Amino acid sequence: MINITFPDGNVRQYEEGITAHEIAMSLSEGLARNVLSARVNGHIIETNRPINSDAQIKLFTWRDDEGKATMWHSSAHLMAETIEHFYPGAKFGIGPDIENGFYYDIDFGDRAISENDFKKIEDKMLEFARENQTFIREEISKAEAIKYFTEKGDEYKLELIEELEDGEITFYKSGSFVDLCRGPHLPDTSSIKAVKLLNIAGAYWRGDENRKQLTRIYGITFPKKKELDEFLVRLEEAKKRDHRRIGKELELFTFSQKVGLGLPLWLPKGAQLRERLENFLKKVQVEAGYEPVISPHIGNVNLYKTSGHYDKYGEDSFQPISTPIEGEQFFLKPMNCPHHCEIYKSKPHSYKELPIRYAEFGTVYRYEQSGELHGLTRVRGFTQDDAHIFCMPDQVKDEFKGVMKIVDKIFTALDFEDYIVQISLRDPDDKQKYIGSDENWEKAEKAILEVAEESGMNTVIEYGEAAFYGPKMDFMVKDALGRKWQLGTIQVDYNLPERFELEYIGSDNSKHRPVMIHRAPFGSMERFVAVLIEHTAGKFPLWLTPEQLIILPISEKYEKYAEKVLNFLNNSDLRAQIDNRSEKTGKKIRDAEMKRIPYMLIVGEKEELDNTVSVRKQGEGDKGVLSLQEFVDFVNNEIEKELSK
RNA sequence: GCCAAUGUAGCUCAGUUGGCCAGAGCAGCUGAUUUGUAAUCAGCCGGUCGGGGGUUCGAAUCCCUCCAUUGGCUCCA
Repeated sequence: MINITFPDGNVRQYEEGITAHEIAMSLSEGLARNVLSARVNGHIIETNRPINSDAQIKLFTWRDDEGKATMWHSSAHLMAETIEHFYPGAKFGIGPDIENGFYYDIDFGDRAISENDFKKIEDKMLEFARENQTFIREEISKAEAIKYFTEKGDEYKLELIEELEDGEITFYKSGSFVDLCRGPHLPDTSSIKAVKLLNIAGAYWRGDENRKQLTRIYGITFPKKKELDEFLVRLEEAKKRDHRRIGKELELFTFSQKVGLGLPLWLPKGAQLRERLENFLKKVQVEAGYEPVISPHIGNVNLYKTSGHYDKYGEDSFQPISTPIEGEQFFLKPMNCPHHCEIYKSKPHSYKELPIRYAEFGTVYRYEQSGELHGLTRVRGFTQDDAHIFCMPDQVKDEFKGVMKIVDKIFTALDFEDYIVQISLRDPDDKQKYIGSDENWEKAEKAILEVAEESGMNTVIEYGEAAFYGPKMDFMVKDALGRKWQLGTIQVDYNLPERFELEYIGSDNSKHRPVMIHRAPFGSMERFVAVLIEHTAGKFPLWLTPEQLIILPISEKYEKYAEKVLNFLNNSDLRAQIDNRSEKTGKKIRDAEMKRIPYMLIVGEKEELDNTVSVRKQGEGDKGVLSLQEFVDFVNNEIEKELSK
């Protein structure tokens, strides 16, 4: 007998060799039907693998992320089996489960596949699924594995096998499909009841753009048809929050091919919104001891040679601007830091002045690859809410913490609760990608890790994601479709001060090198506004929204009173307009609702008589009648609450 | 940059296997209507069907090419 410990601490005894499925069965038949995989002593395994010793167990169903992962991983195999059925000779790369479903990278040879082929693949997948194909696990020697895929002619699997140790290789067979795979898998395909292939894309083998591009097919499966339908509805809903769509609807920004790719044009309402965000941050920064500076949009090529950016990005940038003077070249500035370094250098500094914090909403231009452009989130001209802090080495931690506080303040004020703090460090295997000494890198990385540790924040460490001049801490937020975007960023930099030979005079009366911290809490105004739109679906907080209020007179007769209300509101620093079109009230309300104007004030005979307004809140409906002063107090109170979060 | 799909009025979309002057709704304009909590009615304006080339008696529809957009990949100072 063996002892099986459940997550609640309960221990039960079973015969040696019992499976997770049988354990589930001993608890309840329903559970047994739904259990997809299990974690046994830290390893996730199939529900039909025998357990031979005492174990901690947790059973996973569709409700658990682990259960979904098992389902989707098995679904990737099912899709591969189906594709092999329709396209014999197709070669397979990797086919993992992902956050929402799974994909498989496939080399179709000369054959082309398109979304038109999805239907027949989906239908066949369901057909195979209904056959209740079992997943059979087989431990196999490296030699045999190589033999199998050599005969099959799949060089991708062979490459993967090459990197594996003999003795740790397993195959999984389901239906006619055999795959190199670590598992785990579903016991069989019976729980796959709904299938949807989502899209098709090119993906470089092993993520290397110098290698062959395979065809990646994304899909998702569900244990119930109803869940697939709900998923598709959610997807549609998410698309409605797309910032490109709402940006157009609410007239916030636009693009023009004549102006150029990836160069956003801010429309009046968008500009207003952005300016309000900028002012919000400016105020916070003044309180935190930042000083505004302003630098030009271009810089001499020597500036970027000194900073090291020229060597790194010169060829992939907007090309230099020449002048009538032979050999003189300027670059559109791709970042503000070199300029700020020169500002720092404009005079000698004493340790008593540090830290110095230069802030600038600096517009920068980067020649992003055409395929990378994406609405406002990835553009070629954008404005960073940039600042550079020059401080003594022992001030780094405190300054870093100060910046984290600002990021937190902004994210809190705008209800970005769900963000990931990513610490991006150097790729330890490829140090040549980076400039600066090992010693400085180690210092900088250590500083960030310590601050993160002390802050108690949940952080994710990514190796190889650092900037080429230093490690960073990024604040990542997801858009409506779950894509992650980097917003805020804080970067410790020991390299630029070196390159620009920045100095301060210490208390010992000798010269020392300051440390530089780059930081941008929003990241860029463009990207931040984009993500904000997707989070709020265009329903911005009252303090921020371009049009706070709209006055809707019932008919022409009340236009005079509407004017009076407007004056009253304007005098109270509220942004209001009157809709005096000769439309019915229902129509005016509908239009205001769609423009996401937070409050509608309906005025007619009653209101005029009593000096009141009838208040309707966007998305909520009629809120009753208030006097003008009551309403203004109410709204101002709401704004104050928003800003003091 | 790469793979795939898409591109018809300001916006959202119809346009059957190539065949009469390319359609609708919304928006806009004009007029009527004077309206009480999510769409009043009528008329009008608006398109070299992404650009260019080709096949054909005839192309929005078929082919080539360029451009742009979308979804991914790679990249992201």
